[in-house]
Amino acid sequence: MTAEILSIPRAALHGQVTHRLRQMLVENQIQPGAKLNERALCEGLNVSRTPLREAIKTLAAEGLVELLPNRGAVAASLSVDDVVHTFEVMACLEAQSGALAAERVTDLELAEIKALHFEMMAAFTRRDLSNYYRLNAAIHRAMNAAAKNPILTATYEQVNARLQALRFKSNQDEEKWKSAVIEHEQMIDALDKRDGRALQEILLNHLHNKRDVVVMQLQTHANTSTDKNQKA
Amino acid sequence: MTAEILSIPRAALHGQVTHRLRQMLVENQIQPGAKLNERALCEGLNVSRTPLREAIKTLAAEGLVELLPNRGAVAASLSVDDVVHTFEVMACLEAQSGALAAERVTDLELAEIKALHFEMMAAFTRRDLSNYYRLNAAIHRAMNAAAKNPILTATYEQVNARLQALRFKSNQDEEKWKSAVIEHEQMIDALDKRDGRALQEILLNHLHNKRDVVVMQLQTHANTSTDKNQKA
DNA sequence: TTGGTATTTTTTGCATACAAAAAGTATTTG
DNA sequence: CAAATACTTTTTGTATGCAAAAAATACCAA
Repeated sequence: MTAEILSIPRAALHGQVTHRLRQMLVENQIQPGAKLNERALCEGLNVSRTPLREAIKTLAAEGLVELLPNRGAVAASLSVDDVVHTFEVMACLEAQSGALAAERVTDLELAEIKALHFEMMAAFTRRDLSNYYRLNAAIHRAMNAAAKNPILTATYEQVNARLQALRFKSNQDEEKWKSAVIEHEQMIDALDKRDGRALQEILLNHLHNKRDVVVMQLQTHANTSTDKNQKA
Repeated sequence: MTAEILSIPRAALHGQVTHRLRQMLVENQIQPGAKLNERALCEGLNVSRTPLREAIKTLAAEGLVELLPNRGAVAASLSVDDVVHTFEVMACLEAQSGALAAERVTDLELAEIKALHFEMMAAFTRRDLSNYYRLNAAIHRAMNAAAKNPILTATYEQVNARLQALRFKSNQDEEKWKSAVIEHEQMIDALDKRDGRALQEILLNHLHNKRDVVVMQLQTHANTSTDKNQKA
C-alpha cells in the first residue's frame, strides 16, 4: 500500500529542495537579503543539510541567492542598478524570443496565445490583477515556447526568475496598465502577421516600460519593506 | 611561516573545485559525454565528496554538466541543434553588449580595445591561431566590460562557456578567417564612431558566420573525436 | 553606563558513514 | 552455448559527525 506512495517521491531530494526553495525565493516567502539558516530550513523541509546545501549551490548559480564565505547564503536583493541591468538583458532575450517566434510559431500555438490574450483582456477589464499577472506570464511563456529554442527559454527563465520577487510588489497605476495592454495587442498583431521586426520593437518598448514601472515602484517603496536594495 | 601559505587557500573548497572542474570541462580535459566519477575526481582533486558534489550542482546549473538521477553527472555534450540554439542566444547577448558598449565605452577602454585589435592583427598576419584566439576572446571580453552591465556579462560568460569546449576544435579555413578579421575591423570602426546600430548588425553577422564555421566543423568531425552529439 | 575583551554558543564547511540503487560478474538452467 | 537470474561490487544519494569560523553572551575595567 505504502509502496506506491513511497514510489512517487523517488525524485532526487536535492532537486525537490531546489524547487521548493526557488519557489519560496521567487514568491518572497524568503525576503531579499534574508539569511538562509541551514538548521532552520532543514527542519522546515525535513531534510538533512547535505541536499539543502546542494540546493543552495544551485540557486547561487542561478543568481537567486548570494554566498558569503563562511557566513552562509542570503536571498539575493537587487539594487536599482541591478534591476536596470537585468532588464537590459531581459529586453534582448525577449526581443530575440519574439523574432524567432514570429518565424516559427504554428497556427495552433498562435491560436492558444490569442486565447490567452483574450483571457487576459477579461482579467484586465475586471481589474483582476492576480489573474492578469498569471495570464501575462503565460503569454510570455507561450511566445517563448513558440520560439522553439530551449537554450533561450532556459536563459530567459533564469534571468526572469530574479525579477519575479519584485514583480509581486508592483501594483502598477492605471495609465501604465492601459499602455501595457495596448502593447500586448500590438504584440499579438505582429505575431499574427509573422512580422518579427515589428514584434521585436514592440517587445523592446514593452520591456522598457515595464522596467520604468518596476524602478519607480522600487524607488518609492525603497524604505518600506526591505531596505537591502543598496550594496557596499 | 606556514601560516601565510595556509592563509592563501582559505578560499572555499567547493569554489575552488567548481573553478577547476569548469576549467577542465571548458578545455576538454573532460570530454563531452564523459561520466564524472565522484571517487576518481575526489582523488584527483584531493577533496572529499561533499565539496565535489556541491561543485557539480553548480556546474549543472551553468549547463556544463548534466545530472542523471541516481547515475551521477556527465559532461554536457551539444548536439548540432544545441549549438544553433546557443548561438541564437549568444547573438542577441553580444549584439546587446555591443549596443551598450557603443553608448558607454570610455576613450581609455576604446584605446585598449584598439590595441588588442592590432595585436590580433599581428597574430593573424603570422597565422598564429593560438594567440589569435586568445586576443579575439580578450577583445570580446573588453567590449563586454565596456557595456558596464555585470548581469549581461555574467549571462554572456555562462552561455559562452558551453561553446568553449567546441571552439578548441575549430581550425577555421583561410577564407572564413579573413572574413572574421574584416568583421573585426568593422566592429572597431563602429565602436570608434559610437554607432551602436551598426555595431549590433556587424556582431549579429559575425556570430552568424561563427556559428556556420562551428556547425560545419561539428558535422565534418562528427564521427572522429566524440560521437555523443546526438540525443535520445 | 560604556567600551573592550574573554568565553560560550551557534553556524558554517568539510569529511565520513551508511543505505539504496545501479552496474558488473558469476552461476544456473534450458 | 545462450539467456536469464542471483549475487557481488561499485557508485550514488543522504545523514551524521567533527573542526573551524563567526556570532552572541557574559564579564570586567574605566
